[in-house]
Amino acid sequence: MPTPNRTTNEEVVAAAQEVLEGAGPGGLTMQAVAARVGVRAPSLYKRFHDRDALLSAVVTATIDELGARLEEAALDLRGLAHAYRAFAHERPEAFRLVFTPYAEEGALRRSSAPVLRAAAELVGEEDALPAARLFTAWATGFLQMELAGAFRLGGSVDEAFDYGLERLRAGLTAPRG
Amino acid sequence: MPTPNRTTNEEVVAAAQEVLEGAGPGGLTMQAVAARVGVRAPSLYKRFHDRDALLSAVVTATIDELGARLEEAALDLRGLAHAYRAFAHERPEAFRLVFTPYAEEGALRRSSAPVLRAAAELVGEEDALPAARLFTAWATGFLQMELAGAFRLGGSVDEAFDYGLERLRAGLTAPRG
DNA sequence: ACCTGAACACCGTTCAAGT
DNA sequence: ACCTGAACACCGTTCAAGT
Repeated sequence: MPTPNRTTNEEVVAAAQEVLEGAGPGGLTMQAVAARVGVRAPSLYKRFHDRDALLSAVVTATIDELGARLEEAALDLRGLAHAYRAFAHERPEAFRLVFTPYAEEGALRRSSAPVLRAAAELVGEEDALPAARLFTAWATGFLQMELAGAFRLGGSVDEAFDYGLERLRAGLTAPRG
Repeated sequence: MPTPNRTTNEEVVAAAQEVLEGAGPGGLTMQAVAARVGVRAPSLYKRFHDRDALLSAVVTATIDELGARLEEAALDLRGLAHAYRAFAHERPEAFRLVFTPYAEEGALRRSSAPVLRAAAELVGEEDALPAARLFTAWATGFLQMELAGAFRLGGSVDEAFDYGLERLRAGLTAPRG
């Protein structure tokens, strides 16, 4: 007897994102996610092979949402940097997982498009890829450190972010040595 | 009847580091660590309050070892960058945990000394702190991305690293705008 | 004093049985 | 077809009992 689905993959991923943000990666259990969508844990295995696969889907969704934010906000590297930081502050737990082996290549490529575009605008097409990687690496590392509390040593974190952004822009536009 | 200790905190941390590198964070179980030092899991609770405390000790030891490497290798930012990257390649699992909430403030401060020194050399004392943060954020983010496989999109990773390092140095020494 | 077996709670995962 | 209770393996953690 066919019975209608009681939930969807999208709903499960959304529930998992909420659990993750509320309880951290350790609190992201199959039971907690299942309870939030109104089923029992074993039902989730019909949709995702195991917890790792669900986590991977969560990270992919997060990267796509980050990419959409960057597309909206973004014209130049300054706008991208602040949109990036705002996203990390809103969704710290999810952001922490973006650059882990859970991330899928396709999602990373999609979300890198606006950064590549802004980088090409600033340094030209030939250097757009390494320039985008410089920018993304800096922003990622800065936020990782900020979220980890690595900036307790003193000084203004906001100022360090703006300083980094301006020096980085200066380096990208400086004449080649 | 007093009995001699069958292991030491240092030995436990060293064992945990080996387990971590060999089996990843998921494989770092109290049983695996205990077996490696020749005791049973419950004995570890005499030395570390819980698994999180052991993980924190592992991260602290890792940061101190990284700091020692940087002290050896390091004169300028170029030397530091390559020492940093070599360490991340040798100990990827441990490196991934350096900028997480497991890291203790003291360890982070100790290991940042050589970077601060090199940054001061390049940009002067006043800007040494934000300059060091720019450098560390870039290197951290780059390696995080490299270890996560985020550079599968094409292009040479080595070249992107050198490009980033040179543009970053150029930005730090460029005249203020 | 330190160590351990036994026990408990909790989680991931499987699967036969329900509808 | 989808869902679930029951079961199993595994892990973190506690603690009374051993030496």
